[in-house]
This record gives sequence, structure tokens and C-alpha cells, in this order.
Amino acid sequence: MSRKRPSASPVNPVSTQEATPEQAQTSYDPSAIEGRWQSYWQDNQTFRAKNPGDLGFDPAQKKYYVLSMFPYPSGAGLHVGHPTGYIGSDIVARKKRMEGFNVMLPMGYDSFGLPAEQYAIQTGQHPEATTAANVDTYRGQMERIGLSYDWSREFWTSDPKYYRWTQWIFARLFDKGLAYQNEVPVWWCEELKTVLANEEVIQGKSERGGHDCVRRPLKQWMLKITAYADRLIDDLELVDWPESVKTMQREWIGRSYGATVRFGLEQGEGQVEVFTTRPDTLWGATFMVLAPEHPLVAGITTDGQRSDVDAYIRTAANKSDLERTDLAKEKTGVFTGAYALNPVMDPSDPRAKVQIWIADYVLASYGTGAIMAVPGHDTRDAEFAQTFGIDIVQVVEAPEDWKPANEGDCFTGDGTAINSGPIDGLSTADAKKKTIELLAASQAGEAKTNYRLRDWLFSRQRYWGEPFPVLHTDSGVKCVRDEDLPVELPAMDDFTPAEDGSAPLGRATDWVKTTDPETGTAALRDTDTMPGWAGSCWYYLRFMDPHNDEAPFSEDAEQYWGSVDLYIGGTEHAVLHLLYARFWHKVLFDAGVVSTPEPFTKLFNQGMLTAFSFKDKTGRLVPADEVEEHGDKAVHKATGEELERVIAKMSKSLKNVVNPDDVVAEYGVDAFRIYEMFMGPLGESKPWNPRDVLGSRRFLDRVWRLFVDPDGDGSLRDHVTEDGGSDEVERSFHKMLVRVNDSFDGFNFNTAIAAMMIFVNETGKQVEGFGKGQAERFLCALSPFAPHLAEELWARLGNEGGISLADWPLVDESKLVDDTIELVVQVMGKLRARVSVAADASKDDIEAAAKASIPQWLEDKTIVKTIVVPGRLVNFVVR
RNA sequence: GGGGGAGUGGCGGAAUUGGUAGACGCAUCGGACUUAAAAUCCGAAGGACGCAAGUUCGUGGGGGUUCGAUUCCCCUCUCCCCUACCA
Repeated sequence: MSRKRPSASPVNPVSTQEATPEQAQTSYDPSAIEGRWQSYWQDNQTFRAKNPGDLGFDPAQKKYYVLSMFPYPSGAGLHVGHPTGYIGSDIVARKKRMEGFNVMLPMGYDSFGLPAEQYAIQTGQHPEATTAANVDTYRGQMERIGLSYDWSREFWTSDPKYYRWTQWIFARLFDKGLAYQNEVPVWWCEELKTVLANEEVIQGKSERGGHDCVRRPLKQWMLKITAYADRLIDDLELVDWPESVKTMQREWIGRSYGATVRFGLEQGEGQVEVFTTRPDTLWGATFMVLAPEHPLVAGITTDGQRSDVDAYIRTAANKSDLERTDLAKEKTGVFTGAYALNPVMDPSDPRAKVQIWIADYVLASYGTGAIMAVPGHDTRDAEFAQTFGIDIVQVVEAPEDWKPANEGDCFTGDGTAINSGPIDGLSTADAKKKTIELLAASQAGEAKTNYRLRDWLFSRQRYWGEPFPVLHTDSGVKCVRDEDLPVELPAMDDFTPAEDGSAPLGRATDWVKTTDPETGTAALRDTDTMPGWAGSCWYYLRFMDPHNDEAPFSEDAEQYWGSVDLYIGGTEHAVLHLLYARFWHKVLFDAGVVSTPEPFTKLFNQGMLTAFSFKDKTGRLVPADEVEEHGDKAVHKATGEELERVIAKMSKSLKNVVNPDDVVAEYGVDAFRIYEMFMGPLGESKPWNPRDVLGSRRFLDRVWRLFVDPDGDGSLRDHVTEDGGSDEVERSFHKMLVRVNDSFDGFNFNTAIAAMMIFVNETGKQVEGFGKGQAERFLCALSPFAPHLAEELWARLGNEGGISLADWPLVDESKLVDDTIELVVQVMGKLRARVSVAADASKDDIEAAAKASIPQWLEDKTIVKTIVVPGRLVNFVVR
């Protein structure tokens, strides 16, 4: 194609208030159009969302807040996968604007965090410099895609003007006692001499280098997200989110109802506390298991068992979480020599005395770090008991229809209590209740709700993050006063973690040593920083009032914008980001800072963009640059081997990553946007196929020719500048518009584009019937998808003020009705003929016409029944 | 093991939620235009049988409900994503 646009060309810097369309163009040339309209939007602040108090703010206008999850500005720039969600939200925003809403579609950057720091370390530049450069790259790429962001609201999270308020929110968490310090184990890599974040440790090895890592305790900041566990589950009822995401969040929080049970020790003082969801199986507890890290272990171990126990603990400590939780492995453990007494049995009962074991299948971090083991009704306990020859007692009778799936499987469902003294005969539900009553009466236990969710480990020994706004003084830890915020990150040349694992900020001694402005006494700053998630926890609120220096946002702005109406992003954030943000939001809600209980009213997950890749006979994936394609065959360039086409993730190593700038340079922005939406429903993952982009471009070429005669002088065709237009085009238009409108319900814009293609194909066959009003309405429907082309033709039609704020056309139901309809004639449900009848034909007429069309199928047959579906078909049931 | 999603032409995907399966697009083939090519336009095209009109099979596989099933029910196979000894 000869219409190449210089790659990465910036937005046309020419500043004109009204863009003047070029008249000389006879064929569609996106490069001549797009930059001009992008400048036009910028110069006219077309997409500026108005806040209360702004000039031109209309309180009667309804608000609509659309948000795409903001990106991490990495050095690699955007690939074609990123814009899928951005274009989707842009299309929604553009339509809503045309429907009269005050739309806010903002964009910013999540610029703190590990990858930015690592990139900076690799390139030897300061993260602030690389962040600034990357932000410019991202902004440029997004501007080139014609996304209708209100750029006046742009910010990035590593800007002190922003993180000042992140620190301010931390202070609110601290005030409420929701931020506290605690000794917790962190990953330490001896080889790299550094503390690593969870994300940097894969299967117990460092992500970089693959060195062994161990856990070691360190004082850390924690956020008490567990205090909100119930509300984080229950309030999922309030939001319109995909059921899968809600389920994931519920399971992540992992609320389970059960009981705490305390077993006394046979020898000496003390007791072992356990959590169980099945208190009814207490009579079947034939042993107990403590996690190797359990604090009681050292005290209860008998001298005879001590060396075995110590050895087991040492082995367990060196295992990674993954090794310990590997389901496939054999159960391991060691007996402590100690015994516990079952609290619901008489101490003289031989069944009351149970062995206490140590095993790594019990996790120190969940529940109490100890369990009562019921091998009769728990798969894991059963495996353990079988391995070590411990008694197995049945205490729940399975329903009669229960059959073990495998030989020897234990019954873990609900049934009837047996061999359980006072609760015998009760159903599992009643037995649970009764047991809890018994335990409570003897003070040996009580009902308990447990959560899988742990408090949020909130500090990292890293440089590139928000400093904690706290002072360590002789009288304890205190928050920096609000008026003294922000606590700015000190400039440092060397921000790599220290050899001994202490945070790099510890080396900024002038910064660390400070005075408490309230008392004038010496104080130390905290050298940890907040994790990467902190900035993204409230950014959607800052967009409401991004330049406020008095508060994170004004009360007016927050009251007006409320919560995000539509939030679009990938499923990878289904739990962490979305849970953390909801947690902060609720804290702010309780503090009276925000007025809504939930931050995101509707959530939509866009699908992942994959790519075609090629596999050889051995199953190896072949990088794209080693493959040659002929028609539908793919061949290895070097060997000539025919390759199988498969779908794979876009990856650098497969060389199948596509940069949107290249696509835009070759086909134009609008074709790129149309293709990304035409590939399939927004929510599905689907493969990028370079060849297919052409089809979207051809569609836009056909649109252009609908307006401009390619054989003419480049001016508009006469009829599109005149009133009129045929009824056929009118009907075709309204049919299309219905489908375009419907596509917004399920974000399946592919069907909207298909409908527009049909309209353009049909209209192209009778161009003279395409009048000005129709042309304008068509451009309106097209404009959210292909805004540059729509603006250009709209202006050429003589309209001023831009199509982006024009009125969205309305469907005229009366125009949808055809004069004649084609009906399908079936015999016994099989298609036999088609007949045309008048739209208002009576049922009898329809039946008669249908009968007449298929005499050969009706002779020698009796019609038993006739089914007439108006507007669709006639079906004869014959014998 | 648990949870979620999906299987429709050579490919991406449509199908008003029980009513013409394969819209729209890519790739393919034929034709027009052209000195030629590209571009563009017109047309063909799920499989099998047939010169054809047509018949028949066909939405992973098997069964069922129904006048009629890609759609609803039962069984079964395959793939993808998330999660994982949570007591």
C-alpha cells in the first residue's frame, strides 16, 4: 500500500480552532485526516469533563464515569493488546457523550513499583527519569489511537502531588488502628543479598538468577484488611460484576464457619487450640497435628523424640511454600511424644488420649496452626493416618446412595452422627450446633468464623515507592502531620537494595534523621516504602479532582461523580487490585471521605489478545520471523517443514508482539480501532491476525466512496449534500442502528461493525438514494468506532462543532417494517421452500401461500398440524 | 482436587435466546477493468451424491424433550484460564 504514514509521527501540531477539511483528496487517506482531528479535539477541549463549579457545568446533565484500568508505564510501550480495553471504553464514552451525558474518561499511570525500579537499574537511569520518558511514550501512543480522554486530568502515582494524598490516606488507616507493624517472615536471597517480594520468588527461587531463597522474619507494616472481610464479601451483592470475579473474591477471602476447640495436654499445663469447620466430627479425632512452626512444639516434645522433631523442623524450614503444598507428594510428619485429651470425652476413656504430631501439611498461617485430625472424614488426615498407622474411627454415617469414587475414599459430606456419644443420630448441621453448645458449656471451645484472607503485608525494602508518612520517636511511632505531607522520596544515586537486606532509604541518612516538628526532638523516618498496589487503590477518586492541593479531592467533586459507572480491565486484577481498592474505599467511606459504599458499580473484563504462532513436528513453537506463510500454509523458512498454526500468548521470544504504531502507520487509526473491535466480542480472548486488518481498512474505504466519487475531483457526491434519500436506505439504516445500539449491552461491537458493513454494502449499490440526513445519521453511528473519518466527512457535509458532541440518532420503529417478508416453509421441520408475502398478510393467506409453494411435499399426505410463526415460518406436520 | 469459560467452514466469528445454521470479514477460486500488476468492482464457495433441478449429512461425541434444538435436559470427550493440603 502506498499510503504510508511516517511511523510514530506525532499529533499534528498545527493549532486551529476549526479544522478545515482538505478538499483535494479523492481517496481515503487517514494520514491526511487523523492528526488534524486529534489536534482539533485537543484545541477545543472536546472531551473535557465538567466538574461542579466549572464554566459551562450543567447540573441537569447526567454524569457518566468510564474508566479503564490505568497502565504501568513500562519501557516496552504499548502492544496491540493494551488498547482493546481502552478502545472499548472509548467507544462507550463517545456514545454516552452523544447521548447527552457529562462523561468523564480519564487516563493516568501507575508508575511506582518493582518493574519500574528494575528497568531503571538495568538501564542505569533514575526511575524518575525513565518513568517520565515512558509516560511520554504511552501518552503519545494513546493519543495516536484517538482515545477521547480528558487529558487535563492526567497524573501518575509517583508524582509527589499525588502520593502526598496516598500518604494522607495511610494516615487515616493509621488513625483507625488499621495500619500496624509486625514481625513477619519475608523472602531473603542469600546469593543476591536482598529481600525479595513475593512476586519475585518463584518456587522458592529468585526470579532473577534462580538462587535459593529462605524466609526470615522482619518488622513490616501491615494493613488490617481482615477487619473488613465480612463487608468485602457481603457488599459484592451491591455491584454489577461478572459472577466469576465475585466468586474469586469470595474464595480469596475464604470465610468459613466452624468452631475453636481447646484440647488439654496430658502432661503439664497448657492446651492446644484448633479451628475446625466440622466440630461434629470431634469424636473421630484420633490424633492432632501442629505446624512445624507452632510455638508449642518445643515445649511439648519429649526428650526421646526431640532429635527427630528438630530434624523435621529444619527440613520443613528449607522447603518453599510450593514444595510444602505439593498435593502429589507423600504425607510426612513426626510424633512429638506428647498426648492431648479430647475435651468432649472423659479423661479415662481410652479414646480421649490422642497423639500430637508435627507435619508440614498443616500451615502455621491459617487458623491456629494446629488441627484435630479426623481420618475417618478428611482426605488429608486419612492419608496421614494410613501412612503412619494411626486409628481411623467412623463418626458420620454416609447417606445410603453414597459410593466412594475410589476404593478406600473416606466420606467427607454431610450425614448422621454415629459413635459420638451425646450427638449420635443428629444430622451434620444439628450435630455441629450441639457440639458447639457442649464445648461452650465446658469452656473448651466456641463458635468461630475463620478467614483465609490475611492482613496485607504493606511494606517493602525498596526505593521506588511511597515513603511511609511516619516518625519513629522515643515515645513510639507517630504519623507525620497532614500539613507536613508529602514526605518526599529523597533523591538517591544508588537505590539498589543494601547487602544486608536493609532498605536502600536507610543510606539516605540526612533524610532518615529528622526532627519531630511537634516536639522538636530527634526522630527517624521509616525506610520502607509502600507496595506497588498502593497508588492504584484510590486513583479513580483522584481523577474526580486531580489538581486539588487542599484535599485528595473536593467534597463537591466526590458527591457529583460518585462511583465509577463502568470499569474495564483484565481478569488478572480480579482479586488483588479490586480487593485492595474496595478495602480502601470502605475505610474512606467509614471516615466520611467518600459517600458511596463501593467504588466500581459495573465491572467488565476485556479478553486477552493472543497471536497465531507456529508449531513444528516436535511440538516446539517457532518464532514468527522464521516462518513464511503461503495462503493458509505456513512453512519453516530454513527447513521447509510445514508448520501447524496454533494460538499462543504474544511474547517477545516468539516475536509475535505487534506494536499499534506500526498498524496505525500502515492502515490508519480508524482501521486499527475497527479491527480490534471487529475481531470478536470484547470479553473474549482472540488471536491477532495481521492479514485481517485489511478488511477493516477496506470497509472504511467503502465508507469514503459513499461520500466521495473516486473518479471525481474529490468533492462530495451531489446527493449526500441534498435532502432526501430513498426509503430502502432509510430502512436499512434503522435496522443497522438497532444492532449498533444492542451491541453496547454485551460489548460485542463486532456485531455493530458487521451491521454497519451491511449498511454500507447495501447503500453502495444505490448511492443516489443516500441523502444528506441519512449520511449524517450514519456518520453519527460510525463516529464512536471510527471517529477521525466520521469527523472529516461530518465537516465536509458542512457541519460545525464536531461530530463528537452531535446527537446520537434515534431508532424509528416504523421504519423497521418491510412491505413484504420472506417466510420459510417447512415440512416436519425441514426447509422446503420460501415464499414472499405482504407484511400485513393474514394467517390464512400465509398458510395458503405456503401450501401452494410445496405441492410435491403435500401430495399423498394428511396435514396433521400447521404451525405459523408470524414473520418467520410456516411448518406443516404431515402423516 | 476445586472453581470459571469455551468447543460452529481453511481462519476470526454471526444466529433476534426454541424458528432459514455459517451473517460480516480474512484467505481461496472465477469474471470485469488494465499493455500488465496492484487497487477496485461483480460473482462462486460447509461435506457427500448429482450435468442439473435437487437430495442428504452437518454446530466436539452419544442419547432425550419438541412440529422444529447451535440454543433446553441427561451422559461423555477435548481445550483454555484461575486456584490449590485453608482443617
